[in-house]
Formats: sequence, structure tokens, C-alpha cells
Amino acid sequence: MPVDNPGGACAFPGKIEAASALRSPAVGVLEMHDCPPLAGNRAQLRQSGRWTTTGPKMAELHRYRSHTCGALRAADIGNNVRLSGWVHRVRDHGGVLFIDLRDHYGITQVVADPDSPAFKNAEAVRSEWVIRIDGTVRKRPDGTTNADLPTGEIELFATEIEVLSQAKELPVPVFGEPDYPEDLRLQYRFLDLRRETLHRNIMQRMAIIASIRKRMTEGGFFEFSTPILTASSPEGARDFLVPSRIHAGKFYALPQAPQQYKQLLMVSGFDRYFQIAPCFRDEDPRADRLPGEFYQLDVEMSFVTQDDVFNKMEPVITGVFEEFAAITGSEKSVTNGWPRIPYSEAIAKYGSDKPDLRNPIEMQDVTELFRGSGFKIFAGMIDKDPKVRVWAIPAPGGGSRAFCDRMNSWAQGEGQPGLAYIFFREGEAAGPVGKNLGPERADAIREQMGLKEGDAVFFTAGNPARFHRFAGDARTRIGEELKLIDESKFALAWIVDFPFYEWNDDDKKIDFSHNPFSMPQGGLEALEGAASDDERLNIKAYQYDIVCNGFEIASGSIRNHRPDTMVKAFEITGLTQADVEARFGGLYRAFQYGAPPHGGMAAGIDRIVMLLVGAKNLREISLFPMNQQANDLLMGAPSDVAPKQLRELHIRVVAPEKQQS
RNA sequence: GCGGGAGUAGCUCAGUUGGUUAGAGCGCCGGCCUGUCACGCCGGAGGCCGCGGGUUCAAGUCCCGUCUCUCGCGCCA
Repeated sequence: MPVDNPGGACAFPGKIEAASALRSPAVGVLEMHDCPPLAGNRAQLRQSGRWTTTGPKMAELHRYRSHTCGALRAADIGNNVRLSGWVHRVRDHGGVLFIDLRDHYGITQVVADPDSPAFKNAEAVRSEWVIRIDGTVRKRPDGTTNADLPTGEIELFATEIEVLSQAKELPVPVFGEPDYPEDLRLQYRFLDLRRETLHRNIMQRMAIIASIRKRMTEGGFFEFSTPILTASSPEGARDFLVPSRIHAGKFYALPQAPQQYKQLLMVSGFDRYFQIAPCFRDEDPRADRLPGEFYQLDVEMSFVTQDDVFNKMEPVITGVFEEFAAITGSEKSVTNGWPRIPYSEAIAKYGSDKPDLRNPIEMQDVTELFRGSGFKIFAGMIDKDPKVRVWAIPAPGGGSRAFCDRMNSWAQGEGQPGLAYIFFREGEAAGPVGKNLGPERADAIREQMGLKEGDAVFFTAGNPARFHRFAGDARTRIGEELKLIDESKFALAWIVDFPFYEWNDDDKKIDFSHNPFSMPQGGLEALEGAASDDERLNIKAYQYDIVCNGFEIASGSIRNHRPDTMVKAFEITGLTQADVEARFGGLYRAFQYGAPPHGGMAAGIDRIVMLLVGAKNLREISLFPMNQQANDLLMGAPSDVAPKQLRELHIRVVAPEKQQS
């Protein structure tokens, strides 16, 4: 009869570092286990699966373990103990045999020799079998301690081994965790999760989420759960749909985010909301984007300005980063007092709205130095089109022909005609651009960019709206190639003043650039005052992102809580009041009955964890991710369903043309 | 939806100009081994060369088609 002892003091005797984290420790259960003595050969033993040998009678011990595999220390020497765990590794020397026994908490070396009644069984166990071992803790002989293991001073001399569960030959090895193909790892995720790195990443994820939750609760936020089955929304990403049985032909949708619910909570007067919220979007994945579902720290606050949100959330995120900054091994510094960079400045300096601020390179506009110059290609472009700009990307230390040529061929690989450059050496501005531009202009560029001998500068020309992304990629590439990126920090910043609208070139109309819920700067007056599309496109929103090391880790806004402003905002994108009511009926109705000004943000938990543990890939920090094709290889989702289920849901599957042939 | 790359032993890979019985390392199985902790030594098993078609006396190798995986673009209010 196991006795649960949740929250009890230490359930395990001795020094146990991790005992407090044990989910349901149990104490003092005694069912000694009388079994016939060992008989039969090894193969028969393996087939029968369970056996014990008689050993010295143990004192009052739990059915499975008196300690965890990370618990035993020199202070336990001489005690009879019981461990259960996985066979991590066996080293069989014939006369003496070692088993590394592993559980969640650690590894303990078990030793057996022919003097032990457990010896024969010890010879039979294989990797990842689950066994229970009784034995005596003893000091390792001089010179054989293992400083790499917390339990390395001692070993367990086995007196009895019981096999609790056998393992077939492993499709994915746990020991040593060599690189294995991702599809196999996903199919056998339970084995993959036993491996040290992934197991540790998952535990770090739990700790990070616990820290966030604590900080939010202590910061005066209340945690609410919102529905998982909700209504499809026509904006944004593709929805996952759930057919309704009761209402033929109608569908629920999984929430892409609890956006409207959290705003409704503010209208409902709850003042401060947060949730570690699952979000579902049926879009194709990337390395930093999981297919299907992901988690957000979702936050909303009433009666706040943008500064209030910043002042509240900046310490939370900074605190979490500082708390976990050391877990990759080397402590990283975390930005204190985040810069607030307007969107337009981020694009102009870094070519991206999620700049990696560890990279010191800042671009500048050098259009005027090329206007009417001897570098005819650029000069001609500038004369022909007033929208054409020339941007300079400095490359400190990149002043060699070899490096510039390498960058040039990289650019061609990116589908660009090339990457113009000057490199400064021996008092001259070398390279074709430098020659055509002449020493005076080249020197003016060098001055403006703050460059010296041994440096280089690259140029992109055209309409910045079309090339800023490439310029940003070039900046990143240069920073990486020249090792300018400071790996020792988490560089955090707010990106602010995003444009409210953007031009949709396909439909030749204005669209919301982020979401229709944010408040335009200047409010209704700004919307009504804008006389042309150009002016409307210049309207900014109280819309902001948090960026860290080149990743967007959060996004938010002050919301538009005024129905009149909302209708006007939609009108500019070509939608009527009736459209607003049809698409956001609940929220629009709520705004008719006294909505507080409110705002908030949502932070990508998965990306934050990825950054903190130093993972290259979101699948390295998620328990049961799907693959790139959005297949769950372990559970076999998505799957066929029974015809009866489809009938109940009033669904008939129409196979795509391609599959019918 | 579009483009790049890859499919040979459980895994990582080699395989010449098309030419005998397709190899190595790791893992697995067996044997030996009393202090290892990436134990060591000896031996063994294990292959629809992704699948289908074609060229050829002969295809892992050349051609066509197809499937799967992967990276990127589109997409991601």
C-alpha cells in the first residue's frame, strides 16, 4: 500500500538534493518479495522477465526504492539501500561488472562480482531495462572515484536485482546521445526524452515557466484559462477547425491566441490578466516556429499607457533572462534599461524589425555621396527615381579583396546582382566602386561611417522597401563572418511605433499591418485627418515588439477600445461596420457597454526557452513536437477516423485530385 | 503552392570509368576478461542499395517517373 506524501518533508533518508522536486514521494512500504531462487540459463531468464535472488533481509524499505539514483553520498556508506531505475550502461569485466543505474535525479554505479548473489542477473541486464537493485553502499576503492558524478565517491554493491521491465534493442540510444535522425527521435520520443540534453532542456522549460508564473502573480496579475474551442476568425493565420456534431456544417476553431478573450476580460473588469496560453495556427513551420501549436505568455492590463506596459513587463522578462542566463554554462549579460527603437529606425539601421543588437554594425544612408558621382550605375538609379536610396553597411576589419569577393558571391547566391564595396588599404579606396567614385567621395564615406585602414564598406541601392531585408541579411552575414557578434549577451530591446497600415500590392488596397485591435497614434482624429493613402500609410500604431538577439520574442499593443475608431479603422481597409460586427461581433458588442482603455502583449514562451537553453531548434525544447509536415510520428496524428465519426459530424471527405489517380 | 539538398546495415558514412560475393566505424548478439566509467580483446549476425519503370551482356552507379525526409521562399492579424 503505497503512501503518498505530497509536500511532505524529505521522504528519502540521507542527503537528497532533488528530493523536494520529486513529484510524489512515498515512504515506508514493505512488501518483501519472496521468490524462488534463481534457476535456468540467461536466455530463459530474459524470457521470463522477472526474477529475484534471495539476499540479506532488508530493513523497512519501500517496494521500489529507498533513494533516488542521484542521492547517495559518502555519508551513506555502510547502509543497505534499494534503488530503481534504467540500465544506462553496463561494463562487464568478467569477474567484476558495473551497471550505471539512471533515473531522473542522477546516476549511481552498481557493482557486482561473483561473491554477490545478484551477479548472474547483473550479467543478463541490457541497456534501458528497468530494474530494482538492493545492495550495500560502499566507498569506491582509492583511485576509482569519478569526479564527474555527484555520486562518484560511492558505489552500490548489489545483493539482489529484480527486473521490472525489459527493453528491446533500442532504435534510439540513450547513452552517449549520438546524433540520430529526427524522424526516429520523434517516433521514439519517450526514449529521446530520456537523453540527457533533451531531458534537461524540458526541466529548464518547466523552471522558466514556473518563474514567469511566479513573477506575474507577484506583479498583481491574475491567471485565467480561456476556451480552447472557439470561433474561427477571418483575420490572421489559418485556423484549425473542429466540426460541430450538433450544428451540421458549422465549425469551431482552435484559438490562434486568446486575443479577444483577454480583451473581453478587461471589459469584464478583471483589470490584469495573464495566461501561459496554448495557441494554434495551421501554418507551415520554420526552425523558430513550431507547426500547429505553441505557447505564449499572454498579458493584458486595463487603464494603461504604452509606458505602463513597458514598465511592468520589462522587469519580468529581464528578471527571467537574468535568472536563467547562466544555464548554458557561461553566464550571459542581460540588457538593463532596454532601448526603445522606432520601427523606421530599426529598418534603416539594421534592415530588420527584429535586429540582432549583439551585432555592432549600423547602416547609414549615403545617397548624396553617390548622386552625380563617377559610379554611374548608382548615380543613374538615383537620378531616375526619387525613391532610390543608397545604404552603406560598414564592415570593420573586412578590408581585404578576399572577404569582399566572398560577400559578393554570397549576395549573388541570394539572387542579387552582387554587392558593391570599397575596402580601405594603404591610403587608397580599393575596389571598382572606390575607383569610379574618386578619392574625395570615398574618403567622405569612410569619414561618415567611422572607418579606417583595413575596413570595408558595402552598398545596396534601390527602393529601400524592396532591399532592406537583403541589407539586413548582409549586415548579419558580415557580423558573423567578421566575428563581430558578442555571444556573451542577451541583447533586448523594444521596437516601437510600427505602422498601423501597410500597402497590399496584390489587391491594391490598404491592410492592417499587424492587427486590427491596436490603437492608431492620434486616435480617430488621425484616421479622419489623413487625406491620402500615403498619409494613411504614415499613421503609426501603439504597437510594439520585444526583440532579443535577432528573434522577435513578444508582440503587443495598446488596444483600440472605441467602437467609432474601430469602424473608421476598418473602413480604410475597405470594410463596413456590418463587416466588423460579423467578424468581431463579441468584442464589438462589448465595446458598446463601457470598455476600459487597455493594452498588453504576448511573449513566445518557446522562443524564450530556446534562447535561454541555447537550443538551435524548437523541437529541442518541446516535449512532443510534430515534424515539419505537421505529423505527430509518436501518436500518429493526423489519422483516419471511422466512417461513423464522419457521419456524426456531417462530413464527407473529398480527396484532392492528385490522390485520386 | 514553389525552389535547393538528401535517401546504401539499427545509426553515421565509403562504394573508382557501369564489371566477381556491396564495405568500414558505432550499435547489437556470442566468447574471453576482477576496477571500469566512451572499458578492452576475439568472433558473429545483420542489406528490396527508398519505390516503379527504362537503357545495357551487366545498374548501388546512367536515364525517366514517383515517394519520403530536410532547408529555404510563400504563409505566419
